[in-house]
Amino acid sequence: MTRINSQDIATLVGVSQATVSRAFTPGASISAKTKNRILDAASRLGYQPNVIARSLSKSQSKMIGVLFANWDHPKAADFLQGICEKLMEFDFKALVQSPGATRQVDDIFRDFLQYQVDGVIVFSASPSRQISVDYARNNIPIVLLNRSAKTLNASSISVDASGLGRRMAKELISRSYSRLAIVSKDSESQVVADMSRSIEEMFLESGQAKIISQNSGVYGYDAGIQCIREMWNQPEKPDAVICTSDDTALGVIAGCRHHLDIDVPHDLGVIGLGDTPVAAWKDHDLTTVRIPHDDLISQTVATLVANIENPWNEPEIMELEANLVIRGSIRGE
Amino acid sequence: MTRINSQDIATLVGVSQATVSRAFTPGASISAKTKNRILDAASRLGYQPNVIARSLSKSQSKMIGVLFANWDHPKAADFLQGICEKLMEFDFKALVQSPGATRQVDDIFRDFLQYQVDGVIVFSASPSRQISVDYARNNIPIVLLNRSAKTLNASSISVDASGLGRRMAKELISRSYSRLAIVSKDSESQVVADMSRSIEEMFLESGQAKIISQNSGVYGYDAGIQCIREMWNQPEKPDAVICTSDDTALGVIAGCRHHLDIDVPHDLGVIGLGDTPVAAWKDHDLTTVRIPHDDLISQTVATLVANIENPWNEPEIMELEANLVIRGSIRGE
DNA sequence: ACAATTCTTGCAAGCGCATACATTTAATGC
DNA sequence: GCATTAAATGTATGCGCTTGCAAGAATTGT
Repeated sequence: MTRINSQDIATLVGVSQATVSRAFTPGASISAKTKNRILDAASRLGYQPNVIARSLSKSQSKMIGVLFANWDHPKAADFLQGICEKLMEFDFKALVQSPGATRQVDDIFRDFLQYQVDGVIVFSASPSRQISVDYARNNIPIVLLNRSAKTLNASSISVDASGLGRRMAKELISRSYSRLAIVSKDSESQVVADMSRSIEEMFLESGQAKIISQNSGVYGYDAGIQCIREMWNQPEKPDAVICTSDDTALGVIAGCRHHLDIDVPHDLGVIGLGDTPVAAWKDHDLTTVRIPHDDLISQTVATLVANIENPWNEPEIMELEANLVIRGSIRGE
Repeated sequence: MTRINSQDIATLVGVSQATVSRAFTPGASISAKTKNRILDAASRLGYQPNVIARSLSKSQSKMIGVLFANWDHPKAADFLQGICEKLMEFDFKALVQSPGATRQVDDIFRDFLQYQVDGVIVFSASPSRQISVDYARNNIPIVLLNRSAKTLNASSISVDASGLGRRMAKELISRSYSRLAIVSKDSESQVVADMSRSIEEMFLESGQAKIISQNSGVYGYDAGIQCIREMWNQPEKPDAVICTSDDTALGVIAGCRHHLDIDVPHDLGVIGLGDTPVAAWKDHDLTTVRIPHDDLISQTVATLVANIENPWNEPEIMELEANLVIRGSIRGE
């Protein structure tokens, strides 16, 4: 039982196969009358053009490889949904892959190449230099989302980590916090690294505040509890903590309240990252960072599409501002 | 600058194009020696077979359409990641689409057909009957995940909602709760409907317990607070609440504690759904339902692959057991 | 009414690969 | 060493569509 194709429609309507093809090609040279006859017959027989064949002859697949490397991200689903829907607006489809035990990042990039994707979006990962040049050679644009890779031949859309760091430092200093701990995951993105660095710079300038520890571990509520306990056993305790995930920050707060009798925000200011819904709950009231997801996504897709349409575009490096949401987990100015 | 193809390799190595093709076809008839020469040349020139062309001639694309309709699901990312990775194991790629303003569920199904997908996985949605028969006619299997559609010509993998309902009812009755409220979203999946129905049946049998209200609204923490307040204004108050999302349940608990001075679990038992990490936090300690995600995903992909390999398989309807996680938000027996 | 122009349509050659079939080469048996 | 069989390769066609080119039909101007 073979699938119905354009030739079938052609013979049925009594035109050539090429004409059928034209009926489905917007802007092709075809009279309204025959076009309608063809479209009628097609819908009657349930015919739809074979996109694979079209891709082959046009050598463009209308597919975008989406390499999604961080499913643990609190907003992972939002990012992916946004990407899919935004791509849809431009009539692209998302071919989603994620690196795992069997397939590394570069393997997936090669897969995408085999599938003749028109472009690739990478969430929280980067291709090797080799891959990057392979893609450049084939004129297939790559956009890194949530990561800035200035050294690669690729566009990147991320948050302005340095600016964010400066703003955090400013708020902390103006609230007379002076001994900061930063709690972040080990294999953390360079976003966090940049942020930490610029906080440190500001602190150095102010002369009074300093970063006393840079604890690394894992994400999560329990990790937060664990973390604050350990810190409270050290001789030099922080009076402010920045956690690179809201969950961890909430864990820290819980640890303070339920286990250690530390007053948040008076004895310890806590800042999270991500502005998850839980953070806003009144019994948590966590100061945190709101990431401009929608803008990140829009820019990512827009950049990609622009680079597809104009292959001679320079890669675009874009950093969007993240918002600091001040709530009750740090004291007033 | 045209892409390099099998013919290029063929002339370079001095063999026919067909032989190059064979070098990349596992199990094809080709000598180890020439195969190596070809593979060498290929990797030297960075050649990789064009999967699009292969799809066309084999009329199978190795792509699975994934129609993802519920990004708000607390475990959305996990589901999608699981699907992608599991598909990868079978050498399939996921073409992910989600219904939105411009594209309805059926439109996406038609898209998938154009892309010659080998099968479709649907998360929290169902195709129309028409689509279902179109697919059946083309021998393209559909598997519904998180939804059971017994009337359609499709497989479905979901949780055993009735069984879950019975277990809940049993636990509630044995703990002498007798006036249950069920808080669920309006457009709720039939999973919830099934669950409610079987609870009701058990309650009727017991003769003493009953469902006093079936409040519908929206998901979320705030909704939960709002909800419990409203219920406490009614003449007949529940002594147990089942929320079809953990967040809502946590809102209810917060409402009880901070606003209404209701003792949980003594005055009111609360049960959530989903077993999100927050639910396990000691200060929440929410009794909830753990969904067997991994099994759902494995079964979904396994079923799909089986149906692809053997097109004459009957659709499979499978219901997996969900686990009730008893914690402190309901009283002891 | 006829030439000049514009629209439609058909024809045919790809796009890059797989594969049935034919042909050549290598391996095997005695 | 020769016949028989198996393995390796080449040839040629098709998968379903797009598109340049040329031929035919319709439109326009004069």
